Amino acid sequence: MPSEGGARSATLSDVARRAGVSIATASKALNGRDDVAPATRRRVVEAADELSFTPNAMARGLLAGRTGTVGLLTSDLEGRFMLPILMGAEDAFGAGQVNVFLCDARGDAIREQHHLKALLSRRVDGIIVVGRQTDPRPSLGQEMPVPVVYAYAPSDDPRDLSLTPDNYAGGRMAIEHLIGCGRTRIAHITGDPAYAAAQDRLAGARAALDAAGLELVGEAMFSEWSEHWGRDAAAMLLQRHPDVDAIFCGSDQIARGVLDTARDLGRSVPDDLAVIGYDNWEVLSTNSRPQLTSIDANLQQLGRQAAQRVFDAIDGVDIGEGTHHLPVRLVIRGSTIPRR
Amino acid sequence: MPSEGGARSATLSDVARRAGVSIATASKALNGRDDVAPATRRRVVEAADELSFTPNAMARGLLAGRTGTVGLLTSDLEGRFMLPILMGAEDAFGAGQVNVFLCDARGDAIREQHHLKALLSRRVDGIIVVGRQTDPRPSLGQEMPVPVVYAYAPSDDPRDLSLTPDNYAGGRMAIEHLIGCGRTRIAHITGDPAYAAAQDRLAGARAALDAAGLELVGEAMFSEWSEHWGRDAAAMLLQRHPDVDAIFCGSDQIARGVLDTARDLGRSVPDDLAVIGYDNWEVLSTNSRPQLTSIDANLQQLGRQAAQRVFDAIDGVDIGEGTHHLPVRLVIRGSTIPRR
DNA sequence: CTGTTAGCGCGTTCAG
DNA sequence: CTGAACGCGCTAACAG
Repeated sequence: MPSEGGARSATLSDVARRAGVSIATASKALNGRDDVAPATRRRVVEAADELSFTPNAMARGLLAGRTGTVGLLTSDLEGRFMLPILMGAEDAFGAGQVNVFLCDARGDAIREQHHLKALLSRRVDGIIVVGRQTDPRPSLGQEMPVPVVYAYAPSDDPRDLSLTPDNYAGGRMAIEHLIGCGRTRIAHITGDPAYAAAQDRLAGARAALDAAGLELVGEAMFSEWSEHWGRDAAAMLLQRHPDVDAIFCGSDQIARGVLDTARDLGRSVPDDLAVIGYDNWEVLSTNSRPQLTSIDANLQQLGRQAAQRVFDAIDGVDIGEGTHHLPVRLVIRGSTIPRR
Repeated sequence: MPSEGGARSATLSDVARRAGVSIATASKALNGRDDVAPATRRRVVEAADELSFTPNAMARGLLAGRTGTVGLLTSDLEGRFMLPILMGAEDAFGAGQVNVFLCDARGDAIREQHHLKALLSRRVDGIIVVGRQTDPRPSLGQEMPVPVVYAYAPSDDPRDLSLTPDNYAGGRMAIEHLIGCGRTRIAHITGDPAYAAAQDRLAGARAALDAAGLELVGEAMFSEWSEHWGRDAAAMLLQRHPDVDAIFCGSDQIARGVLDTARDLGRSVPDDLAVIGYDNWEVLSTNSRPQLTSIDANLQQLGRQAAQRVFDAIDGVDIGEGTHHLPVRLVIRGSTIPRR
């Protein structure tokens, strides 16, 4: 019978009895209140140790009105963007005294409602809602008994607080980098046009091109966020516009495909053709030849900030509202800058 | 002040007062006990609805002695293997009435101890410990007040129950498939030799080769689990042993590198050279040219099973002990079988 | 300094 | 059928 060795956890009254004091005294002794004799405290602490006493957080929470837990409501754990956010949040909370309830709704609204109910019944002190895309998602409503922060996917209600990466700035940043590298004939291969991410990045890219008096070479190419599409699109592009000198890709996966085709067609990267990806998914971006310059959305930081906001809200601080677009950053590697 | 609209959650006594009954009656009405008049029940349910009453799970748990929560203690969320396991477990639990506390120890023993304490103080009904490698990890000990199941990384104490993928069988399966494809000159490129996974897979491979009266071409090549190493190793291998007709790779990343080099050197896959990966990481395995045959460890299922074991243990069922090696499966794609 | 008392929100006896 | 009373484990007021 594995993992059943220990008896049921000791209670405070067990400790008190063993130390020969009252329950209240034991409580004070263990919680570091200063109105208890040193000798008594030692006895109590010893007894607690011997029984490996662990205070019951539920009983404590019942009194305090706070549970020291928050809910992390994700719509789809599978998504690559979920994990860093989740890590950031878990990290920020774990450092304090709060624990995280993880709920995966699997993209199903019913299940989400179910999980939400469960979280509320567990009296979480706050909730972070993490969506899988940057498209706005339905708000949980304004009648929540606890603070809610939306991460990655913003809420569609501006009265909610949402934290989402700044894809527009990312698109701009990518183009500005390419221009800074002396490129002027820039094309764009990206994913599903139904994604706000695709549109926002493109808009940012257009803005940067405009500002430099340039235009995209050909139309922006939309399809899916895959390496295969990157390969096919690049082949089409390079045939129709052999004179492009840079390609801004909507994802690292697409960029990997583009690199592949460039190699097949004998185009040298970055000298002859610069390629920039998006997401900075290191498994892909650091293992390509050459390594991939990319835009990093700082997702872990986003998760951390979401956690911090929830913290603040719990402490009664006004955390504001609206959708905040968090800064992204450029990670430069060999696909845009020749290594010396 | 977003997400603060609702007042504090209603309590059962609020509901009772509004319905004009006693707390006890309200409780019975809401919990479907049959000793309450239909009319009364309706009044109570209505009142509960209007106040959007949600029972306090803590108070309930205090009485029941069970919390309906389990702890998921991971050593490193970043790991690719964590996520499917976590999903499987969350899935299995989410279907029932239990919620999951997620704790990431970041590979730090101190932090793990800290989180463990937190979980126990929250009186989780059970714990799943998920490690990032298949090498045995230190046991949490036999004195746990709740059942513990180890997933992926087995415990080093045979009295614990551990669920881990069968890497030996995976290695065997890979080789048997290659032999089944008519290959006889098989080489092995894998990752860090310090990983049990690398050793176990190799052992399984050797067993399968033995059984067929074959030997590995050259020595097994160890280094890191990266695409770069796959490329470099393949180049060395193909130069030294141009006659190899198949390569068993210790990971899909390595296999991607191998495919890359094969293409550079004009070796056609799978006709001239069959390549098989490991992990079935779909982003990599389905986006290569040709797509990658691989071994899938069924991690999501592993997570689900771990959850099921914890469930059983909570219900008092004896879940056994020892390290169980769960079956893996072969996923055949174009890198070993020519598409017709 | 220590012990007694009173709840936190709920489910469960057991009398009415 | 309904309600009053008790207790889950703990902390915060008070008394002693």
